[in-house]
Amino acid sequence: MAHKPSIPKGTRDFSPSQVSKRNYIFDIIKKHFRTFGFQPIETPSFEKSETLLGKYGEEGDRLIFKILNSGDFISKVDDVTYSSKKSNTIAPKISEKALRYDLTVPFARYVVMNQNELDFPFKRYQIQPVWRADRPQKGRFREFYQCDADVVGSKSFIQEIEFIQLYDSVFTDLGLKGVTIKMNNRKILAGIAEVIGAKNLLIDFTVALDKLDKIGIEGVQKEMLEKGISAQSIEKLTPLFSLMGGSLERLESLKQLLADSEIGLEGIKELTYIIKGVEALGLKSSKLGLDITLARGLNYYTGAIFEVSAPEGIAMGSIGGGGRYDDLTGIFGLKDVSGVGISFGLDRIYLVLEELNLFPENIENTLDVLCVNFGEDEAMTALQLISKLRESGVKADVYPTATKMQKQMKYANNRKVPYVILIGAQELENKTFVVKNMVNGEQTEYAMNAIEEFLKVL
RNA sequence: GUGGUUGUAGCUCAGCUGGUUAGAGCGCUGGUUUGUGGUACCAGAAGUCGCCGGUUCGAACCCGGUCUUCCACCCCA
Repeated sequence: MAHKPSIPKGTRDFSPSQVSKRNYIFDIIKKHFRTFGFQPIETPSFEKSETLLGKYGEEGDRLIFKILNSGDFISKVDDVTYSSKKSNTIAPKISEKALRYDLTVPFARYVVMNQNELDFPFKRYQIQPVWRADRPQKGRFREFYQCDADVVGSKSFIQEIEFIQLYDSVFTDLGLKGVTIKMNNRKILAGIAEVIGAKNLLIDFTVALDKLDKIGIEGVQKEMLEKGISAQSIEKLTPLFSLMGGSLERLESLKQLLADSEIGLEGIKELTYIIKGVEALGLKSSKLGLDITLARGLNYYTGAIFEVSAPEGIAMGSIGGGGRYDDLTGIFGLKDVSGVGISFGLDRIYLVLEELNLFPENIENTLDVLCVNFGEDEAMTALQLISKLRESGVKADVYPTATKMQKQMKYANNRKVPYVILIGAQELENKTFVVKNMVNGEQTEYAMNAIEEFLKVL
């Protein structure tokens, strides 16, 4: 072997302990998806390029992994295109498929393709990896899992309320207390843009506003100026930064600022309804907050938008997000289907749970019982015992070779096995087995025909 | 995509302005202990110093390239 093997940038191998911890999170998320009435679907890892390209903005397109065509694909490119040396022109000729970038767009495609079979409102959840050709950072990978739940075919804001409860249920169950669910509404952002006269610069406007807590008011104003929003417009924005009070109070104040914007007022009405609903039902451990500056990148959101941030003091980007999109299926030819959904960022939740030491202790316990091997006859007897334990659902194993006891005990210790069974010559003769509790070192002898006694201890 | 950062034993890291046989802790192997792990003591193995090239009498150390890591942009889970 000339070089040590390695894996591509931004990808990871997962050890047994890491997989156990990841599954712990997956299982909890799935459990709550199901109890909220969502059904699972899966879609292919790769889609036709046309399905994905142009759905995430220019920046998104750049981050989509494109798959080279099979066969002698270069020879099929005409000379003019080939010699142009322009990636954007050549790429479509040599690549017709791309790795899925998120789960929402493939879901929209799925809904359109199966519109006649689905019962609307259709609630689905989907837990699969996605790929982005991004530059990796902490909590940012090129291959990572998304855990999505969406509802399509219902304009009711009860859905939004339920998604906030779903977030709360999952994070409470994970023991992650004090997460903040930030909420805003694209209609409010559109309203503000309209009122200040920057309607046609909505995207630049929201992107700049989104950075408020990072670069401050002056930074936001500077960026808006650079993007071509007039100083006059920016001036009109000032009252926005000094809104006071609770969510509902701030919405009330906002009403006056957006009095001339129909769409803005609509957004306020929606958020007021949702916040009142959530307040009436109550949250178990999360906090719901209104954040007028929350924008979120993806262009397809049209109504409420959510973003979940880790509890205070944890340096981690958002651990979940979502929102309502009124016309996602429209791009695939199915009009007037409103959808709303949320996503959990598994990898980041993992990092947060790890940092706060919130994984249950027994999660890495992959073996309950190890039987020491003393030799051929003893091992055969041990195997009979182990088989019975396995039938009762106990994770049990026999050490495969009769090496030194010290080595076998050490192996049990490293694997964090709570019980070691000893069957040596003496036990063989007495038809018994000795169980050693690896935590307190105590040993108990059981009769071979009284396995139930031992099962009670487990 | 832009700018920066990191890479030395299985792991975490030392290694002075380039100087001869590259170190520590943990882990691993063996022993003290031939039916007992987690503690202690003793001994031992293990590294083409990320990779390729250059400068130099001489490179882990300087220079260039490349891959990787992390960070700030961009964007986002």
